[in-house]
Amino acid sequence: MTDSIETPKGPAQNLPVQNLKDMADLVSLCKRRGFVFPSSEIYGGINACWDYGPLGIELKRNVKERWWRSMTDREDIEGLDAAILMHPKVWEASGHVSGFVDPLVDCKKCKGRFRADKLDLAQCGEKPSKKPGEGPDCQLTEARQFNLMFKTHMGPLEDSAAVVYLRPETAQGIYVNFHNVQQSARQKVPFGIAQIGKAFRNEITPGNFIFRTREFEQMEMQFFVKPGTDMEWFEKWKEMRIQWHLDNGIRKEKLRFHQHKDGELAHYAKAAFDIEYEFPFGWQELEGIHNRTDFDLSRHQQFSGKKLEYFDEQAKERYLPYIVETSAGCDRTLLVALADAYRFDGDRTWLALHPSFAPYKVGVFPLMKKPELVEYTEKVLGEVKTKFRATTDDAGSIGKRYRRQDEIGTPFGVTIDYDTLSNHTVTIRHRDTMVQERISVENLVRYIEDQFKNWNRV
RNA sequence: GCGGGAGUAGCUCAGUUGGCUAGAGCAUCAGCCUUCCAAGCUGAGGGUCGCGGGUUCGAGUCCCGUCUCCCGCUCCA
Repeated sequence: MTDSIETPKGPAQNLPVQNLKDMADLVSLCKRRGFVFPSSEIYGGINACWDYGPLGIELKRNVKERWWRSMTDREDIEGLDAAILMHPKVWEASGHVSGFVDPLVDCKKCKGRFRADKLDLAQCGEKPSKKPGEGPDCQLTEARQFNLMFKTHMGPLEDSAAVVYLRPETAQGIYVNFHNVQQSARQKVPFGIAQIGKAFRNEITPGNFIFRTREFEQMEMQFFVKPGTDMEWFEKWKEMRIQWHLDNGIRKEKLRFHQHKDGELAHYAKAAFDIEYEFPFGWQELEGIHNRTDFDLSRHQQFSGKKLEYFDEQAKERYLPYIVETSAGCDRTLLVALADAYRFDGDRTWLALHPSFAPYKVGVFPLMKKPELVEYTEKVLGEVKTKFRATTDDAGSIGKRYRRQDEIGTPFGVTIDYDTLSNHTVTIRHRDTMVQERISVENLVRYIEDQFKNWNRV
C-alpha cells in the first residue's frame, strides 16, 4: 500500500515454530477460549459428546458456509435439508438394518476384541501366528451384536411398530429426494445434491476429542451421473475435494489419499478414496469419495416400489443414474482446521487459521485504556464491522491483548494510539509474522480485503 | 463390554501419622501503571475436595459402594 508510513520495530523473536504434538494442548485451548466444551460438564460430562462454545460455533459456521458455497455456487448442484427421522424402510433398503451390525467377541486372555465374522483375518493377541480362538489360552466370549443405529420410538407409545432410527448418514435423505429435487429444480443429469446435517452412530469406541463422536455433522454431496461416465466424475471430484482442503490452507504434506482395496470396500461402493489427515494420533479419514454406482437408487426403487429412473431427453433413453459421493465430516474438518493451525514458538501460542475460518477477522484496540483512545477505537471498530466480524479489548497491556487474539486465530490487530488522533493512521499487526505496518484509517478496510484475497498460509 | 489410569478453584497442582475458617501459581474481573508484543502494583470473585454411606469427638485424608472422565482393543465422516 502506498499509504504505508512506517514499520515500527517488531519483537525480536526468532524462535523455532512447533506444530500440534499433543491433542491435550488443543483440547485445553478449546476449552479455555470457548471453542469446545465437554457436554453436560457440570454432571461430569458424557462420553464423547462435546458442545461448541461461542468461538467454536463461529468457526463451525464458517466451515459449513465455505463448504456450502463451494457446492451450491455451482449451477449443477442444489441444496437440501432432509429430516433426521425417516421412514424405517429407508434403513432396510440402505442395508443399515442388516449390515450396520458388528458381531464382536472378546478374548478374556489377551483382552483383544475381534469381529466374529472376520476372525480369519485377525491374529491372536498373544500368539500372532494363530487366529483368535486357536491359541492355547484363548478364551473367547459369545459373539454379541452391536447395531450402530440409535433407535427411538415415533409417538408416545413404545410400540415396536413405531420404531424409528436416528439417521446414521445424511446421504439417504438425498437419495429418497432424488426425483423431488431433480424435477422441482429442473436439473438434468449430471447434477448433484448437497446437504449438511447431523447423523448419529452408536460407535463402539468413540474418542480422540471431536474426531469420532456418536453425534456428528456431515457435509455430503451426491452427484448423479450417467452410467459409464461415473469413473470420470469420480476422478474429477477426488481432485476437487482435495483442492478444497488445500484452499482452506491445510498443509499439503498433512493430506493424502487412501484408496480402499477390495476387502475394504463398503457394500455399496465400486471405488472409494479417503482423504486422510495426519493428526497427532495418526493418519485418519477426513472425507470419503465413493462411487456408489446405482446401488442406492436401485434398492430404494425396489423397496419403495417407485420408479427412480431418469429419462434423458437428448439420448431418448431411460436409466438409473450412478452416484459419486463426497462425504466430509464437518466436525473433522473443523478439527483439522484447528490442529493444522496450531502454532507454538516456545513463548507464543497462536492459531494460523485461514481468514475465512477465523471467528474474528480483526481485533481493534486502544493502545491504552484512555477515554480519547477508547472513543476512537469504537469508531474504527464500527467501520470495520460493516465488512468483517471484529472485536475489541482494552484490558491489560497491548501485548497481552495481541496474545489473546493470537490464541483464537484473529488474523489482524489494529491499534489506535495518540498519533491516530492527529494523523488518522493506525498500526496493523499480522498474526503469523507479528509484522506491523502503519496505514491510514481510510484505507483500513480495503487493505484487509486485499490481504484476504491474496492470503498465503505462513 | 474388557483391561489400565485418574477425579481438590476455569487450568496445573499442594494439602504431613485423620486436627485451626482447604492453600499456591496461572487464568478471570475491578482499579493503578504503561505511546506497540504476556508475565509490574493493589484488591476481588471462584471449591458442599466426583457422589452416597460408614468408622471417628473430628474425614480432602481411613473403609465400602457408586458415578464419571482419560488411554488401549473392533470403528471409515
